[in-house]
Amino acid sequence: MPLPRSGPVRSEAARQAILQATADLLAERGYDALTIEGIAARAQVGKQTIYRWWPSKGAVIAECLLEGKILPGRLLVPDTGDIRHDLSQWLTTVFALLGEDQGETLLRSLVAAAAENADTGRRLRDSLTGSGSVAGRLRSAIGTAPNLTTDTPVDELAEALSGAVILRALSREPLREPDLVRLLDAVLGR
Amino acid sequence: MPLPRSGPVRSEAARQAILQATADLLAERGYDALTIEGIAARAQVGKQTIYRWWPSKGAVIAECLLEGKILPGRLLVPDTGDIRHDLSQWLTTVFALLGEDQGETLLRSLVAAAAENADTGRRLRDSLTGSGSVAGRLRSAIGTAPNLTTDTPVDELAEALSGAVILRALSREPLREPDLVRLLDAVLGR
Amino acid sequence: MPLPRSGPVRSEAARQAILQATADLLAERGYDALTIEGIAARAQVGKQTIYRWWPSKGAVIAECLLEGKILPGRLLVPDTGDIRHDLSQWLTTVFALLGEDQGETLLRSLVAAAAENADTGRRLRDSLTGSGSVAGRLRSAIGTAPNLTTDTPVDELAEALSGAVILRALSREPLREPDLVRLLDAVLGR
Amino acid sequence: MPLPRSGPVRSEAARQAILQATADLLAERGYDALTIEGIAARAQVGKQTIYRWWPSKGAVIAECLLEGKILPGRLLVPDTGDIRHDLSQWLTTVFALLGEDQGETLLRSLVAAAAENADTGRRLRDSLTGSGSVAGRLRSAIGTAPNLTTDTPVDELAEALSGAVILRALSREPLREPDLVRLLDAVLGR
DNA sequence: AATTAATCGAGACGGTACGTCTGGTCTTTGT
DNA sequence: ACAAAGACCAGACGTACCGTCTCGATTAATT
Repeated sequence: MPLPRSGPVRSEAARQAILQATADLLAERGYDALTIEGIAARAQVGKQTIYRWWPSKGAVIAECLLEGKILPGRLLVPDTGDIRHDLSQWLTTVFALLGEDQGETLLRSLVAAAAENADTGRRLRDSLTGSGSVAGRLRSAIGTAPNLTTDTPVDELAEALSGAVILRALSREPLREPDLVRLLDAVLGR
Repeated sequence: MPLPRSGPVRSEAARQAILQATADLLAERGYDALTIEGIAARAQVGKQTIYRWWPSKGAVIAECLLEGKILPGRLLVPDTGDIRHDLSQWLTTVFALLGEDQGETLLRSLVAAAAENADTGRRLRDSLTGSGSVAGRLRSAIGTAPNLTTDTPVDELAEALSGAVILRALSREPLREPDLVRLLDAVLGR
Repeated sequence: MPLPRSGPVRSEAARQAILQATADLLAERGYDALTIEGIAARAQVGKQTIYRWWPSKGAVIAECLLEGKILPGRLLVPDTGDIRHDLSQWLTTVFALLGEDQGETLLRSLVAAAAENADTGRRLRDSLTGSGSVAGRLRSAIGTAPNLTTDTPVDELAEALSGAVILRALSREPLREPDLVRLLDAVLGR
Repeated sequence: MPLPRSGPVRSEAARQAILQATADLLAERGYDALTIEGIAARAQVGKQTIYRWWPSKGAVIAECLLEGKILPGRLLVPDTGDIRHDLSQWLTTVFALLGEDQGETLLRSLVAAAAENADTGRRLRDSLTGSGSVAGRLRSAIGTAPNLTTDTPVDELAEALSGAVILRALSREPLREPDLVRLLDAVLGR
């Protein structure tokens, strides 16, 4: 039984303002330029209100990720029935996002955040390979492609695909059309 | 004992001391606790001596990587002729290293450094997938496994494998024996 | 005619707890370490209960002074008939109080409070020179000493004596026996 | 033999800027509105440069006092040969200063600073009663007034006079002409 | 009795300043 | 010329309090 408490409750408005400010600044300036003071100023919020509810800026980012404030719905893998086409589409989308001014920064910022904060790491992985994303799409495609049978390790497949994307982002090498095809060949077979 | 100095040429002793101190501190405390001041203090070196030769701490890490001060030789993929066994061995080694006290921190630190510094990113990719490592071993194995033919995209394969490792490290999920097998299944086929 | 009012009246228990907590903390930690939050916590009282009734911490201190919660009765000047002896006694008592662990802090805290709060300043002056204290004793001694005639400016005399005490306290110089005699000589003549 | 040291020496320009900014802000806004951040901003100086050389804002004020940045020369007691007239003049000047917009604040600010910082307390006392001021003037007047003989305790006399001034300032009561005469009567005799 | 309104303890809120730490630059002294 | 040492300006860190506001419970006087 929770202790009966009086007094004001947590302000949802402040919470939203903080998450939004964090997402915006992360996209605009990148992870290492992201400061608690900056978030507080942008969100019109006292610093203590951030420290009261989150232990670190990594934790704030993790919650942004959870709330979908950072990686939007366009990361969902489409489902046209043709798994190769769908993944190709997804990869194109992801790298188009990376190609944008802010997108370039964004994924690397997330990786940096994930490297420093365990929770962010787990959530980033979920966002990329989770049921609503690559792994889910692969699972639904079992049987539609010769290499995708019931005993195909789809989770690991998704992991490998997403990991390749991250490695590309870290090495700053663009993923061009032919590379994309080869990557799918490598992971799905030909 | 102070470093011996030898007039107006660049001091190799200072350079080595800086690289070693950086590598040590990175392994001991992690990327975000790594400071230029800390490096200078540990290396018994003036801060300016670091700023004179490197533009950022990311660049110092990149050079550490290049000099092999960080990722040691044990990351080389063994070559017994059995590519599946060799890669399994390599993955085991990498994750054993991650399991260690300092290793846990190390890869993530490298990823964090890579996320913030382009040069480090490229070098990290080279270290993992470069000719001396996974990609090279895969290339040399062409023909020895049914899925590895001359037109297999080995670079992308290596990328996917290494990427999966990074994603595991970021999500703090251990890579156990069965996962490992499934990952190889996913990438090499069965 | 008073405005018709409903609801509970001011809690005397809360008021007393606040004044007592203030006096205690002032003696224990000194003026600059005295905070409204500290008082509220010590008195088991909500902050608003303080802000509802007092405009500032200076005002709380002033009321403590008025209620005798801070400067106790031992500051009363004794009356043995011998004015010189009585004042000497009083000065000794005051400086003995300063010598104590908490007393050292106390007078300076009062001075600090007086410097920031007009009301406290006036009350401090009244406590030291007011009718129940030095000025009163001097007035009652008119005629018993050659320098104390009906046209002696006793208020100013009391002010000078008390002021000297404050200045000594501010300069952290102890008032030893010979100094004490000289001070009385200076003020009362010889 | 002092340790041989390399590196830059303390910047006198920064020191002067800090002292001047402190004195200005103290006169303009008063003691409790005086902040280290405010001083640093006004002096165009990093906060650390203040903390490197002074332990507290009280210590900065004490050094301002020592350098004459706060209490200017007009506090010197004039010397016309007539001690009563000179002291009357001095008291008038001091209270005129208190009557000014900034002066009102200044003495109380000094008292507040003195209450919190031992060094400031000692220096304030020296400024008021020291050899260059009231005590010195009294000493030089020995023999020119009936009450001022060689065995008059001039230091205590000066202390009583200055203390009375401080007490007046704390109680916010103006020192008018008749009070002034009575005060001198009380201290110098009639 | 039911209603009304002010009080109470508690504590979240937007802020300011604290004292510390680090970044990157610049200056001094020594080799 | 280069290296060490370290002072400089700048600004973020995480903490402590400020004074205001909000909450639910309690408590009198007014209906």
